[in-house]
Amino acid sequence: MTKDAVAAALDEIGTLLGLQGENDFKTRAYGNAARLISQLDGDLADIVAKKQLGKIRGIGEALEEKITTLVTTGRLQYLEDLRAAVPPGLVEMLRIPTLGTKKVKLLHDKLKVSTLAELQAACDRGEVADLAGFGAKTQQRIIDGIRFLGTVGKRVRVDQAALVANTLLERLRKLPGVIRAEVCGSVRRKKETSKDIDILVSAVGASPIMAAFVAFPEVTQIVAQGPTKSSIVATMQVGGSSIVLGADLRVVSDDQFPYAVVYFTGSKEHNIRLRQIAIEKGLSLNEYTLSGPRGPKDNVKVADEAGVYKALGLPFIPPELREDTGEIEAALAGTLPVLIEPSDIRGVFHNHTLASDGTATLEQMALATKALGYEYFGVGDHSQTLTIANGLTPDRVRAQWKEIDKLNEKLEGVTILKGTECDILPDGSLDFDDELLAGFDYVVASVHSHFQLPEAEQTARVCKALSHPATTMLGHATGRLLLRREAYKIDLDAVLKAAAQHGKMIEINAQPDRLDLDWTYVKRAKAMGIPIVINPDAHATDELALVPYGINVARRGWLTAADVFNARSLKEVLKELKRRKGG
DNA sequence: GCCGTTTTCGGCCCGACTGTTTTCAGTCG
Repeated sequence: MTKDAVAAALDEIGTLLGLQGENDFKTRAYGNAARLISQLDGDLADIVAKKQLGKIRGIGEALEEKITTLVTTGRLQYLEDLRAAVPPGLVEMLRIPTLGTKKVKLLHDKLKVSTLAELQAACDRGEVADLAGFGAKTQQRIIDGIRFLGTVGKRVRVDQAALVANTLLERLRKLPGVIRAEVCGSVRRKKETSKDIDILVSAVGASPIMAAFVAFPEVTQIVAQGPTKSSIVATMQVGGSSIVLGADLRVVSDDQFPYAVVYFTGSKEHNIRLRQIAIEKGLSLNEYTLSGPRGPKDNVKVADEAGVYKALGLPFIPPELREDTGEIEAALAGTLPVLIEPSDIRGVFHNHTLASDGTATLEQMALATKALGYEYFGVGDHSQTLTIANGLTPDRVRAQWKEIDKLNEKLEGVTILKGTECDILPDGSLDFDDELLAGFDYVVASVHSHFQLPEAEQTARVCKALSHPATTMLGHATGRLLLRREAYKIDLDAVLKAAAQHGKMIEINAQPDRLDLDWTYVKRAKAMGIPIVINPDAHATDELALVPYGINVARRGWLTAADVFNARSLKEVLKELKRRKGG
C-alpha cells in the first residue's frame, strides 16, 4: 500500500471517529498521522519492515500497529468496521461549510438523516431549524451549502489562486490607510493547489478596509464579516472558464503585522512548532505578539517576519518549507538549504515546436528563451509513435538536426540543444532505435499512453526505460493532471531507486496543471542524489515563462541550485551530456 | 490517539466569527 493510500485510510479513520463522537484529540491524532505518513521521507515499506514507525513523533503503539497492518496486508478491519458503522452520506455532509463532525452527528442522531438528499428534505420541512443549537440561519446556511457544493470549496491550481489573490491584493494596496499587505496561506507557501486565499493587511483603521473589501467587484458572496476578519467568495473569468475561490482578509495594526504574517502563512503544523519553541523559551506566540511571562511589558518587539524567527532563536525559514517536515530541526541545526531561485536557471530541455505539437518555430522558441536570459534552448519534440501530437519520424528528426546546426551558426547568445521527448512504449522500450537515439544531445523519456496498466507493469515499464543507456531524464513521472486526472498507478519509490541506480535525472514539469514530480518525492530524490531538471514543457513561446512554477516545487522539495541540472551553465551542461554518452 | 526535566495521568496552540445562547459550543484556519 502506498503512502498516499495509507494516509487516506488514516484520515478517513479520524473523520469516521469524529462522526461517532470520539474526542477531538484522538481524531486529531489520526489526521496528524496521515500527514506524517504522506510527507514521510524514505520508503514506507522499509520503515515498517525495520519497525522504525514508532520513532516518528506523533506515531505511538496503536498507530504503528494499524499502519503496519495497512502496509503489509493492504487492509484494516478496524477501518472497515468504522465504514460499516457510519453512513457515507455523513462524510459528504462535512463538505458543507460550517458543518463539522459534531453538527453532522447531531443531525444524524436527532433527525435520522443519512444522505445529502435526506438532509435537504429535513431543511425543507424546517426540522433543522427546530433542533437545539440550530436555528433558521443555520438551516439556511446548510441549504446554501448543499447548493454551492459543486463550486465553492473546491481546490484550484496555484496559477489560478495566485491570479485571484494578486488581483485582490493590488486592490487592497490602493486603499487609503493600508500600510502593509501580503498574500499568506498556501498561496505564499507555493502549494500546487489551494482551497482558499488568505490576505493580511496592516492599517490604522480596519472597518473602512473591510467595507471596501467586501464590495470589490470580484466578490460574489460574503460568508462572514467582522471588525478584523472577513470571508468572501471571489469569482473571476479567465480564458472562458470561471475561478470560484474563497478568500479571507485579516486586518491588524502595523506592529502586529510581523507576527500575523507568520501566523497566516502557516502551515498550521509549522505554527504549532513555533508556539512550542516560544513556550520552551518562556514566551507565548500568537498572531498579534510574542509575549513574555510577565505580560505586555515583556513583549518582544520586531519589525518584520525575520525578526519573529530571530526572537525564537531561528534563522528565517522560507515559506515554501513551512510544513513541519524537518525545517524546524534544520533551522535549529543551522542546516537549512539555500533554496534555488528563478534567476539560477540557465536553460531548458523539454519543449515543443511546430515540428510536433508546439505553436512556434525552433528559431522563435530559441529567441524567446534568450529573451528570458537563458543560455540554451533544448528542443524535445514528440517521437514517432505519438501521431496525435505529430511525433517526428527518424527522417524528420535528422532534418531538424540540420536545421538546428544552421540556426546555431546564425544565432548569438543562445544555443539550441538536440533533444527528444521520446515515448516510453508499453513494454518499456524507447520509440527510436539506438542508432538514432545516440545522435541526440539528450533524451527525455515520457509515458503518453497505456495509463491503465497495473501498477507492477507500469513500474517495470518506466524502470526499464530508465535503464536504457540513451535515456537522460524522465519526463512528467506520474502523468497526473492536477484536479483533472489521477496519476497512473506506479511505485514511485521504485522509480526513484531505478533512477539513482542508473544515474538518470528526473524532471519537475513546470506546467501548472502537472507539477510532476510532486515536491514530496523531489525531497526524496534529492536525498538519493538524483539530479532534478526543471522543464517548462513549453508548447508556445509564452509557456517558457512557466519555469517559476517548477521552481516553486523545487523549493518545496528543499532543492538548492546545485541540485538542479539546468542551473548549470551551457559549458557544464554540454560537458556532462557528453560524459553521459560515453564521450 | 500521543506524550513526558510537572513521566503512566492529564494535558494536548489558540483566537475570530457565527449562531445560538444569556455565557458558550462549533467551526475554521
